[in-house]
Amino acid sequence: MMERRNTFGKEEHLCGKTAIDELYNTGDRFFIYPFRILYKRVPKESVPVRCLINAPKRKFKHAVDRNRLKRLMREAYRKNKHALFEMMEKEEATMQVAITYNGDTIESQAFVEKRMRKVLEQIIQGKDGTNPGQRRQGAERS
RNA sequence: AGAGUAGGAGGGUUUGUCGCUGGCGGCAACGUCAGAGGAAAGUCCGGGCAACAAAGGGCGCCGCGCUUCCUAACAGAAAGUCGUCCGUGAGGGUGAACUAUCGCAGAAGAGAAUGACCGCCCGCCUUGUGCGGGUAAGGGUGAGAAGGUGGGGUAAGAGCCCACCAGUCCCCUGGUGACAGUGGGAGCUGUGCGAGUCGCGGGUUGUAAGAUCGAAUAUACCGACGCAUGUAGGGCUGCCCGUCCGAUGUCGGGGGGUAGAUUGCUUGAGGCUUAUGGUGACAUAAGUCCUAGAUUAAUGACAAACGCCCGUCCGCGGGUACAGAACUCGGCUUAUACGCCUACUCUCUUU
RNA sequence: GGUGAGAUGGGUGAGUGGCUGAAACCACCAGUUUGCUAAACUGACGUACGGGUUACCGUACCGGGGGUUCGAAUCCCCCUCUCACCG
Repeated sequence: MMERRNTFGKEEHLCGKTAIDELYNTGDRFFIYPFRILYKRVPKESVPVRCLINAPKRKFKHAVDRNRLKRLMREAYRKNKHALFEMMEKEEATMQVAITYNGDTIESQAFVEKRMRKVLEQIIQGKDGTNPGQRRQGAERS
């Protein structure tokens, strides 16, 4: 397999009001501090994964802080996304993901990146079907 | 030297790796150029621009209100005037059209504007906690009490008269003007707020305005085919005849228009330099420059070095603000580590 | 991005510049009633600082800071926070 570049261009951003509403209403969700994650499988599109990254105004009042958080998260995502990409290319489908920063303080780049790796692993495991029963129970509880 | 006042300009630089948005070139891979602020913020004012509304004028409503001046405009800026408060001072805060007419001023107080409670003076008698009248100098109340002080005058008093002082009005002088003056004249003189009057300005809503294109699904309307003796059903009628319309299906056309896309969208009352005019805000002329344009929303992450500031055991350690464009300009307000420049003030020391 | 509304005791919430520290309702506390409770009735009831032996008295506080006024919860300016509307 050829060497991959750690890009995160506009094609890979999730946008459009209807798509986002659909994801927030019907997607599966879980929490890994400091993130809240929603994800959903849809029929194949031009890219294997489309992602939305978000920081809430309720918790961070200043636009500077929100911008910084989103940049940290984008950086962590683009460096660690390849495992998920390979999986979705094999499955011939597209994954929509939304990641919201849910912490109360701004964490360091190293910490955010470590946690982002864990998030992506969790998504891959959940979709692999190795332990779907456990995951479904969790979804029903919430 | 220390403390301070006013104004002004800044508020990092370089390298490497991995990325983001836009322009240009390229079939593509990719290359190359550009990429946050003085407040981008609050949304407190004023414009441009756009849509809608609208004959013209008056009244009403809202905003502004010392003077001159600047500006596209403003509740902004510049230069001044007068009052008041703060500061030893350099300075700073705050206020200001007019008052003919009308209203209000709680509690306290006799009285808040046709003023008499105590007091003072006069008169009368029934001689006393009496009645009538005069009086705003004194007492007390209040934020404010019929301009203030002194003298004359008087029964006691009072701008009743005079001198000085404060204000108002008229004249003179100076100033474009607000206004000023050891100027001349007139006894003209309560305070605050509001209504009112005068002058100037204001149509409403905001780029999520608005314009163009436009899937999928449903479908107004039109045509063809199919069904049908033009059917079910409906209109004209009390009923029948007659006559007119005609659902449901398939295909095609088609308008409005949703998701979405494009546009509005960055060259503008633009910046910089010089000259001229002006105390100044600013204006005029010449030259020169093009400098973000996203839309679930780019301008970043990591590492290293250099600056700058603070501390220092001279090895080094710590700090490097406030804050992120969203149609766009002119202001105001608020936040801001840190030093820098100019003018000025006060205190101390030395000469 | 734009437009608008609001903040008053523990909660809800009135309040024309003047006897409003502040109405009213709920909660809390005490009492009456009851075998015990509930309901009902009666009363009391903010916080801080200072003074006083107790009873109590004084001053300040209506989101925060300035201003206007003799006097501000109320009028004006600035800041903080909360909520709503516009595709």
